[in-house]
This record gives sequence, structure tokens and C-alpha cells, in this order.
Amino acid sequence: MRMTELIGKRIKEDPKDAKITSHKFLIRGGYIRPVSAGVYSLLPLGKKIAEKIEKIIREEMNSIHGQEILMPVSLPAELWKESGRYEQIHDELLRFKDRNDKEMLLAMTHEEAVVHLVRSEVNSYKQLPFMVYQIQTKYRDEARPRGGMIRVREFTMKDAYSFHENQESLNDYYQEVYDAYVRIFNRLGMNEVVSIKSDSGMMGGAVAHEFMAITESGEDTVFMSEDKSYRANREIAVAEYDFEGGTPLELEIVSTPGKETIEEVSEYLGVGRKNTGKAVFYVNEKEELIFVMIRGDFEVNETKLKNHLGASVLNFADDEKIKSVGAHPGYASPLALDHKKVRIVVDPSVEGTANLVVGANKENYHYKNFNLQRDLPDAEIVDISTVREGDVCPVTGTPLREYKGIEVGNIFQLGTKYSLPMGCNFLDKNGKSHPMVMGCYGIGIGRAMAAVIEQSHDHFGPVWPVSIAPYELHLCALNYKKDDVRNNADNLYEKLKEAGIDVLFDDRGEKAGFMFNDADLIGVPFRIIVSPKTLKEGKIEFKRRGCRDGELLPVDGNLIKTVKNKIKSEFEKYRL
RNA sequence: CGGGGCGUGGCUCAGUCUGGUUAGAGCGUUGCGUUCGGGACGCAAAGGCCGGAGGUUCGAAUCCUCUCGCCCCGACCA
Repeated sequence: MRMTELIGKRIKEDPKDAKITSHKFLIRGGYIRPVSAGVYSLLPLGKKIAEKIEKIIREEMNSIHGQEILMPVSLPAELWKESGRYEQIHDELLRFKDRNDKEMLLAMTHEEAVVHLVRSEVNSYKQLPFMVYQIQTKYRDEARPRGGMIRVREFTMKDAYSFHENQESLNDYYQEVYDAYVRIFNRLGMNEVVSIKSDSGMMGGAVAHEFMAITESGEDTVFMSEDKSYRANREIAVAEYDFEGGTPLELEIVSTPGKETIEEVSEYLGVGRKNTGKAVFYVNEKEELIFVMIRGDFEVNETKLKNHLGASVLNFADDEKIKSVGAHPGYASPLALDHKKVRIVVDPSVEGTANLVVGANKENYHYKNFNLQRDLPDAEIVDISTVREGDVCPVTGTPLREYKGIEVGNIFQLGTKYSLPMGCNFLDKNGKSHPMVMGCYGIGIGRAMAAVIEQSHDHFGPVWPVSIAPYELHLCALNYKKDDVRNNADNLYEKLKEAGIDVLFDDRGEKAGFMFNDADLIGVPFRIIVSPKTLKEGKIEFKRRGCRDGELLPVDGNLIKTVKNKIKSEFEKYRL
């Protein structure tokens, strides 16, 4: 591609709306342009990167027997009513009506669509297992898009769906996909992508992994042990605690005038936060009240709690509701609660610690010396605490460290969550009907692009891995108007193209500094500079992105081959 | 959805508090000339409904009301 023809200009200044590195460089380098909040157009450079990412993904999906399909983005609401997600998902699902007043939606994932397709195409165990995938637009009406391409409303995603006779088959295939994902992220040139066990959230199902590109600008929190053998999303991370027991002392009511928070109470009574019990009231989607107790120095992990309760929604209860069961907000206590009206869930931190300060369900009073076994023997004890940095890893026994990551891919074992309600069945050998067992597997294309920049850049711009760089080689002609330069550069450009090298040719005749800065922003890994200076010796300069100095190569019959080999060996780095 | 910030040439911003010639700068763009190895220089030029609507005023980018959009923090989130 000649740069005189390339659409999409570089911008010298940081756009004011961009805060994170990938966002800035994607705009400045002329890769993407904003259209509306969380909605972007891809310029030719961005589109080329997306295509290269997609090509790698296709190769790997095909290698595990995936078959590419394409399903529509707009779907009839009735399909989602079948699965139940039409009601389950609220504002994030964009709904609309067509001219006939028919309810429609824009798909945020394609489980319903693929089940609709498969249930009529596949009905025998002989056809199982198989996997289909697509690379297609998704739409999520995000409450708050952010971070450029990291969190958007409309985005391109590779989503794959596998169908199996039984769980064993799914387990096997799940592992195959897992391995393919590891290969994909390697080939995409991501330095540090870790797989972590994750919560399956609205997708449902039991087993799930997220692939996290570790980078400061990530919006997810990951805990890892020092050797990284233990890795978990904050939502499900667990730690091992060594609680101090002790001899239970007698329950004692104490005056704590106006002290409602853990902080205030612990300060007022001169006890540590870890010697207090925190009471939190939630209501679920059925407006049922749940009383939760955790030690004062911990935070409730609402994901763990939701999973335990099987609740789809959890909100803080209002004071009215809390009072209705005999509790007093600010001074709430597990003691003297009406157990019939409220479910009580207690974290092990409360069980393990003796003589806690808890509320007295009476304004301005707390109890000292609460002991779970004695004072609330029938409590439901479940781990519902949020892990903190430095807590002890349950596997290795070393302190857990906290990292930020971008979720670039995920894999889920869906089981029969969709096939059962939607009637996606097959007949087994005995002619008996069963719902298919499903898995689903996603990778965000735009996110991957952004994540690579976050992990690979300098202050001039991105440093693209050759595997997904918009071009493999950037040919820069300095003083292009001079015959000598033009002839050599034009000639080289044609030869490089003929050799199958993906080459970007800066034929604009700009000044050196201008041209080099643009080149840095485009981030192509290799660069050839044709200039009068080196041509005098019959040479051109070859260098890598980011290196100040390059090497001089003679312009002769071997040049193309030499360059080709250098690029080829660079590609090898992104193979497993 | 709560809190905060911002909307002025393509981009980054000044001007708004304290209303008053023809709304500015730098970058970018176009033309001509000189330059030519890390964002050159000169000359000339194009480009604005000051986000939108209503109001106050002799007069509004500037004050008031409403509205739309965008960004950041939080809530939320396959």
C-alpha cells in the first residue's frame, strides 16, 4: 500500500477523550475513529489488524474442527424468551420493534441463535460432537463504555459453540479449546495472558475460564499466587485464613452512641476491625431478605453470595425491610432475628473468631463477645468474603498478589442451560432423546487489539507483533522526489510485494522526522529506509521498530531474500 | 443509575468568572517557493450556526432555564 493512497491520518496530539494508552494510539495512529459512545469505525489500518487477528483465530478454530457459520445480529425476541434471557437480562439487551410491531433485539451473544439453528439441523448422536463458530458483531447496551476499544457497545467477537452427547465429551473438547486459546494468544503476540477460573455469570453453567491479558489498564482484578499456579478472578478467589479462636466470654451489651459503622464502633470501643462483625442486608429478585454477616475487616463478595443463594439479583435492603424482621439498621445483629422471615448467611471469618462486637438491634447499643457457635448455632456458614492482596493462597500457602487484566477471551461449559429449555435434543443409540450438552467460547477482536498495544508499545506508538501488524514491512523513501531514490524505492516496493511481503510504502516525500514519527505510530515491526545518503554506497538501511540504529544492506539480488528471511524468522516467535 | 468534568475551524486549546469592534492561537489542510536522516521555513489561502432550543438584554460564545452529546470515578457488566 502506498501511503499517498492510504485513508486515515495520524494525529500529533493526544485526543482529549482518550486516557489509556491503547485508546490514544489507536486514534492517533489512524486505526479507529469514534462514532458515538462505545461505537467505533475501523480505518484501513485497524481493519487490517482485525483481519490478521481473525485469520489466526480461524486457523486455530479450524484446527480443532470448527466450522465457520454466520448468524444474524438482529433476532426475534421470541427466541430469547425461550431461553429465559429476555426477562433475565435488563438494560444491557437492546430491544426494538420492527414495522409490524414485532419485538426484536440485537444479539449480545448467540446461544439462542445457534440452538435455533442446531436443533433443526442435528438430531442424531452420530452427528455429535461438533463445533460451529462465527466472527460477528455483538451489541451490548453498556451502561458505561470506557477505555477506547476495551469496553464498547458494538464489537466484533469470535464466538464458538460446541455440542456434545454428554459431559465427558464436553470436558474433552473444552480442553482442546483451552489449548487452542493458548496458541491463539501466543500467536497474537500477547506477552502475558493467564487463564483463570471465573464466575459463569449470565452465561450459566458450571466450569468457566477467562483469559486475562495482564496489564495495568485492565478493568478486571485477578489474584495469583507467587508462582502463578493459583489464578482466580476476584469474584471467585478464595484464600486460607488462620482465625484466632479463643475462649468465649459472656455476652455483654455496651453503649455506642451514634456509632453506626465498623470504623466508628471499632474506634470507639478500642477494638480492631477484625474483632467486629459486619451485618449486611440484601434482598433478592423475589424481595426476600437475606442477612449476611462477615468479620469487620472483610468485604462481602456479592458474586459468591449470589451463587450460593442461587439469586439472580442482589440489592441492599432498605431500612423499612430491615426493621420488618426486628433488626435495627446501623446496629443490626444476628441475635434475636426472626429466622422465619430472614435467611442468615455467615462467613467463616465470623465462625472462626471469638468475642466479636456486633450490633444489638437497638439504637446506640452493641454487644461484645458474640460467639457464633454459642449465640447463633444454626447459622448457614459459607465463604462469602472478598480476597484481599496478601491473603494466603489456598493452594501454595504463599501470599496472593493482585493484578489488573483485560479479559480477552473466555470459555464456558454451558451444559444444558440452553438446550433443555429450547428443546435442542438428539436421539441416542437406543432412540432415546436427550438435550445436547453445550460449551461456548468467545474472543473479543477489538479488545485483543487494544490489549496487545497495552502490552507492547513505547512512547512513540504501538510496537506490533509481526503476526498482527497492519503491515510486515514499512518502506520509507527519503527524498522521494529525487530520481535515484524514487527509482530504487519504487523498484524495491514492487519486488517486495512480488515476494509476498505485506509492505507499506511511504512515498509521500515528507521530511525524515515527519515520516519516521508516522512510522512509529503505525508500529510496523520492520523498516527499510531508502535515502540518497546510503544509496551513494549502493545500500539501504534495514531496522526494527523501536531500534534507533539499523543495518546497511546492499541493494543486490539477495536483498529481497534477506529481508524475507528476517520477517519469516520473526514470525517463528509467534508460534508455539 | 449516582458523583464530577467538558462541548468554540479537522485536532489540541484560549476567550466565559467581569456581556460590548469583524471570535483567536498552535497543529493539520490547499497553493507557490526554499529546505530534506527524527515532527523545517517564508508568503498566500480555505475552513466557525461558539453542541441545540428558549429566555434576559440596546447587545450573548460569555448571564438564566431546558435539552442533547462526550469523557472520568463509582454502581452495573458473557
